[in-house]
Amino acid sequence: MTESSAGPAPGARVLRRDAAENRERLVHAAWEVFAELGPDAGVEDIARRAGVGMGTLYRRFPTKEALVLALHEGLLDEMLAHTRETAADDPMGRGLEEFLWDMGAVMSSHHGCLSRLWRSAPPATGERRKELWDLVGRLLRQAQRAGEVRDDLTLTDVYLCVLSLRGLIEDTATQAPNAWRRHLSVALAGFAPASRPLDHRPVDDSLVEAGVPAWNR
Amino acid sequence: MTESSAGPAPGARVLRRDAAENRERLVHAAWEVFAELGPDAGVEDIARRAGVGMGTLYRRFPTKEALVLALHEGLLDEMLAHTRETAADDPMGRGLEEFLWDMGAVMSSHHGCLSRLWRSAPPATGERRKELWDLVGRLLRQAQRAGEVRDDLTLTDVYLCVLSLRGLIEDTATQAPNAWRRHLSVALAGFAPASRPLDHRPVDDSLVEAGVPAWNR
Amino acid sequence: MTESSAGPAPGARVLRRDAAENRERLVHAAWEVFAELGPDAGVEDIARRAGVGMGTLYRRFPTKEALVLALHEGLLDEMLAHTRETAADDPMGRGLEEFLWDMGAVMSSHHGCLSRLWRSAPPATGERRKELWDLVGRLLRQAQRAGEVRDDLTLTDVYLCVLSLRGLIEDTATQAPNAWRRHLSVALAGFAPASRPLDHRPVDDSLVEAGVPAWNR
Amino acid sequence: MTESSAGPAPGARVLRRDAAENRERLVHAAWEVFAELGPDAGVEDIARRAGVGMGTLYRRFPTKEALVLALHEGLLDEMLAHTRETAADDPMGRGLEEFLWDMGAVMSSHHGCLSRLWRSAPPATGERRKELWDLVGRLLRQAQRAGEVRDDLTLTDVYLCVLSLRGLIEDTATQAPNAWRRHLSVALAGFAPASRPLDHRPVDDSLVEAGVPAWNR
DNA sequence: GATGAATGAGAGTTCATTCAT
DNA sequence: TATGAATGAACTCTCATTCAT
Repeated sequence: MTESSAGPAPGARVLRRDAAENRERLVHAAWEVFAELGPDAGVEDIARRAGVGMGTLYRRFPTKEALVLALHEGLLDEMLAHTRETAADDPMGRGLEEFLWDMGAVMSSHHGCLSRLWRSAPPATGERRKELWDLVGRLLRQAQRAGEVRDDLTLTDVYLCVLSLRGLIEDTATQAPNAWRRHLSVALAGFAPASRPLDHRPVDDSLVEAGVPAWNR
Repeated sequence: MTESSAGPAPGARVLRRDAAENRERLVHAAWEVFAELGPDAGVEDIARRAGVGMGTLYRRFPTKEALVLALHEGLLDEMLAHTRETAADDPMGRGLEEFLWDMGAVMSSHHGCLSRLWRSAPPATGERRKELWDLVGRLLRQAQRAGEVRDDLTLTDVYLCVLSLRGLIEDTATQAPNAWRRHLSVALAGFAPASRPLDHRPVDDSLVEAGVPAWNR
Repeated sequence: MTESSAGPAPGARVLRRDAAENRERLVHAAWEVFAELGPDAGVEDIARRAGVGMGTLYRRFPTKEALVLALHEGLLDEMLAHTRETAADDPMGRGLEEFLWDMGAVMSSHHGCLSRLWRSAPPATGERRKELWDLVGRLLRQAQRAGEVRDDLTLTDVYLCVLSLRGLIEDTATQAPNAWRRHLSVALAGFAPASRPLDHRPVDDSLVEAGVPAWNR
Repeated sequence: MTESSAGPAPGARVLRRDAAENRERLVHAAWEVFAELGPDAGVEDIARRAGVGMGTLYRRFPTKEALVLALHEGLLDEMLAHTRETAADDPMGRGLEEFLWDMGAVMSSHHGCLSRLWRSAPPATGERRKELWDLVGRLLRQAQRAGEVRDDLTLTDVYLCVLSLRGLIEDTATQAPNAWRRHLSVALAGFAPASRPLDHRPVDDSLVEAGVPAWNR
């Protein structure tokens, strides 16, 4: 309203500052609420946690799905940022491994609704998604060139490894937040051209008996 | 009536033949419906698929949760049967690997609602669950004695491997039903005292772009 | 089937002895179950208590309502038996009072579902109902002639007294099984000729014939 | 409405005007629907009658039971208001009689679901319930001092009288709306000092505090 | 004739979404 | 614009009644 000069890129609507704040609050609240209440948490809880009314939530996100998508995009952004940085400077071919540790860390810091997020590629994320895996493809080739990983390893093998970490993190995050690191160690050993020692200490055996939390669908 | 020798398990009420049939139908329908519609599928769909009324479903299972629990137990039974057989004859220490391939196959044949099932151990399954992992512990020690897997491998590592397969299967079963085999190959390579070639052919790269189905929470 | 000779009154179907036993068991069980579980008790509980299957219940009573009606009739029979006896020998005009104590006792021994029973006169009970209140009318006139109760007392006043006992018994039977006796004492004191004039004009006698509305459980 | 001095009771959340209106409508509709359809009337009928959706009903009352409780409290409020007024000015000891006529009138104007309401004291009403019967106790003593009622009359006798009116009103309200007045006249005649001695010993006063059993609809 | 499993309409309740304030 | 009350379809579960065994 007040400012009409110095407009932003046309097409991308500008949000007034308070509106942008609300958006941010909602996204933050959504992560928290999903993490606490599980993937079936209701929108009302999210709005309350964000300290806004339902109307505000639905003004910012036309649909619950859209809010979840926003979380998805935030996650993808974070992953992409890490990966770009890694790919920008990978002289020794160690970048692939770094990438995997980063992905685990990012997902681990957002556990609780990963399952709700990682759905079939939403339109809006297509390009960044492609960029992400292109970068990973480069990292893979560099790693193979450097002899860090076996030659018959494919990009999909790396993807499957990330997917397997996702499920593992969802199942174990509350009880053993570092369990995924152990499994990644095993997988990296499997990636290596020759066997090597594991990088992480064993996880306590009591986990076997505990199972996963009830809402972990 | 005539033969009292091989009666049903004591304590387990005997069902009339038609009732038993309906129970079986319901369990079967539940697997199907959960697989198709996801873990939030409604009881009405399950009853319709089974060709019975709502009341029949609720006569057989006092709660939706009880039905899900029955699926859980069925899965556990299947896993346990395989594992017992494997553990009964494992002279060469290859049983651990066989176990993992079996677990993958069993979960794969019930994909679609694994996430809903694999909850923190329900009371009734406690003993069998314990037996299962005790057997796996034996398989692990035998494998280590035979030099098939590295010495620093723990039971939890095996458990994490199964969990990681679970998530992977849920995410990929409809699009690439064998993707989990590739990942298990990697993990087994990581288990080996020394690197070795992978056992399964690569999965098509198009999977990377496809993502996972919408209801896969 | 087997016996066709020595038939009973035509029109009234004869029940084989075991069938009659089942009928009796069901009625008895119904009283008990209603008393324990309240007027919304289910038919399944009644059948189980009676030790028969659902089919037997529905063979004996085409409807839950019919079973309730049978209880109703039993109650009416009991009341009528008492009243006939009282009316048959009432030289001193004390029969009216005796009648009221009897009604209280009968209802008290069947508390728990009185409300469900005492509905607007079901067809089958019309005649006996009429007989009952005709007898009470005689008792009332004899009591007035003997100077036991005030002259302005009407049959409906007596009916209202019974109705008020019914509600009271339902409300207090479990906690203070004799509370109704105290209230009846008060009402009888009010019936006495010596007591103060009544503040309200008599209610039309047609109420006695009408019964109470159907949903008045 | 313009004055802000007499705000709402602290602790009781303030409702937006439209919300408050809907709440009122729902309570009103509930009285009507219960009166017409009986105590087993469904929530849908109530919502429809109130002209609101199901969600609105459940936003205002978390449970059907809560709605019924609100009716209960409204009734208690009304009774208490009458009784306070009566007790505030009772020089001649006629207040007890006035109280009983008032109770009858209040219950009569809400007939149809009294049975569902008058359950064993819900927690929230405990204090007001106590206040009500404390006031009645005072009225009783004043009436006795003034020689208006017999000396052996107890508070529970008054309570039983109210209970008996409750049942009577439920049974006769639609057919003979004033029938309860006639019965009350009789009871009041029985309360009078001049009337004949009561035949039954007093009932323990604890009954007054206990209320009626829950399923006693 | 007796049994109890099967039925399905309808109950109370929830929740993503809309809209009056 | 922000609010939170209103909406109503859909959910899980119940129970009087029917019917195959």
